[in-house]
Amino acid sequence: MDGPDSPAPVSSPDPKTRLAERIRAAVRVAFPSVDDVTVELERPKNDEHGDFATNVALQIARRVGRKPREAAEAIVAALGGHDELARADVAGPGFINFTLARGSRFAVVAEILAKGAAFGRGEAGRGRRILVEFVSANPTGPLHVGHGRQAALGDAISTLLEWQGWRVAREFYYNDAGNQIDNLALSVQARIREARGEPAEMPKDGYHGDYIRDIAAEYVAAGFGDTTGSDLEQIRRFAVAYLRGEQDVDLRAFGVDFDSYFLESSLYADGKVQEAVGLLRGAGHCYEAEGALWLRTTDFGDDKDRVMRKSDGTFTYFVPDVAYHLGKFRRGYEHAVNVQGADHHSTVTRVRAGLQALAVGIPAGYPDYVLHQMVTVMKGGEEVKISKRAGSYVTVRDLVDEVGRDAVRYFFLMRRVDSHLVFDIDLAKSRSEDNPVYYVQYAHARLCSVLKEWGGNREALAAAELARLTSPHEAALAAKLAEFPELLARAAAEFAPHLVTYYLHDDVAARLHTYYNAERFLVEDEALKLARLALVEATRQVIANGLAVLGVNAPEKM
RNA sequence: GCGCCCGUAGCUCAUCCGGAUAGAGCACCGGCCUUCUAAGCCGGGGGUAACAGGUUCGAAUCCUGUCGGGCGCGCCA
Repeated sequence: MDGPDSPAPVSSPDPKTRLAERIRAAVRVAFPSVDDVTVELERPKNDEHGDFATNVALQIARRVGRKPREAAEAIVAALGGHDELARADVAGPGFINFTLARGSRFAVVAEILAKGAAFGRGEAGRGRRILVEFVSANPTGPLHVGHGRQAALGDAISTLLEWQGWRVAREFYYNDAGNQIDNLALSVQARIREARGEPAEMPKDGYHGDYIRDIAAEYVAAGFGDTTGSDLEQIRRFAVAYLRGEQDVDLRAFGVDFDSYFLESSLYADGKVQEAVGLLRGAGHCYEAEGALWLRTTDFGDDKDRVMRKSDGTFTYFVPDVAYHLGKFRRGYEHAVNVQGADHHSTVTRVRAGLQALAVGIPAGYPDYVLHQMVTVMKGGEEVKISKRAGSYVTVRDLVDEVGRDAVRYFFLMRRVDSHLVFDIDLAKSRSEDNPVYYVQYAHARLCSVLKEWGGNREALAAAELARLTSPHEAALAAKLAEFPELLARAAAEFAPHLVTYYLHDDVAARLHTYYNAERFLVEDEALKLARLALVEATRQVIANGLAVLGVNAPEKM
């Protein structure tokens, strides 16, 4: 993010940066004894408080022995004439509010028209590589709503990072080894035998969903020569491949593309698990007890030590997890983000502890985690219980089929990740005005319609006299458009796509609709019309860019 | 019992690295379509930000405690 301490080139076109620099200078003049204060410029929530505000006078008042408002007055006096300020007012307990001159305020419109689909991009990533792991569903069933939230989040976070100049890789990790896969194979086997009218028993941790019967039927139909279900290894391979294929279809329908799929089983095949064990033993954090091999993760902040190799000789999932993340680091990803459900939060400390125990120079906070709270699905006014065991299921495919991809994505991104998400299928399906995604998409469609009605060449807008814009609606809208780059920078830094949904809905679309209802754009006065259309096009572009970040379509008509 | 997250309008939720009068949508009441899309706009009612302390010029925001809810605490993943 652009901090107030970032060096500002004298020729910087950014009014905020220039303004902050001048305030710092004014503070030095007014209060020479204060040389270490941070001048923070914020965008006031209230439009009446101007374009920027600083609380610097409140911060230093005590140190300089003045009342906050007096200190503020002294700073304003020291600012002297300022070509890009229309006003600098002392307000409230001692804030200094700045209102930009019209020329500066609408300069952002020209900037947006010039940058187009690139407006809002930042440099924070500086071309560094980062791996975003998300969904990572086990191939033991269809993708459920929790995976849907992860898919929407992971993809949007990846795009946000790309917009900040990171080189992002999206990765899906399959836990295709271990007991659960055995249970899957046994469950399918039981359904095959059941279909043949033979006595069959589901494993006690078996999967009871209807999809298991589908797999069984497909398996028999595939005609491998094993129609009796005796070849368990072949069933296992078939079931995993089948479910991976199904998950793939779902993800495509959701519009998510992964750069890579990583299989847990490959860590065993390639000796990575053994290698990790060797490194951990070599680093001296392992011990044998009760017939098992343990890692002393308590040395690294865990609340208890963890078993690496069970007494039956197989490894716990913890070891391949460590091996996998070591691999991420070695593949050149010095930054990594894992998007997971909060029910996995106990693995965070564990994986990080394991990586530290390797003693190969992986940074302490590696990897970053985005843990989202659970998703509840409501239908017909009742909660739909999600249980693989019971076979009751709400899948990503159900949601996309019923509600549409755009609405599903937007709904999943609207809530803070820390917040429990209630997905009301009836509400989302209703396609009524209740649905906030339409509000934003509608704003975009309206603007497209205006531009189409005008019918002129968009290049002509570059010559618009923006000084013709005088309405308060226009000022408010332009001020919000100017915030877009910093909004995206913050959303990326905090892995918080929901900030973008609220920005588009409350800040941009709402102001646009108000403006639309208050003023006509296609007026007789050519110069005024052109200026308004320039603002229209700039607004349309920002909405389109914001929706693109969220992975939501920006329709030209609705 | 221990760890993480949450508690804000009737409902669903924003705001949270401390700032000005806590904001939206839904629901409710009243207005606005011969004019660029009324899936919209304008106005109105609705709040002890769970509770109690603390830090601060200033707390929904930070700290402590209590209560309530979710999730996790396996040689499952």
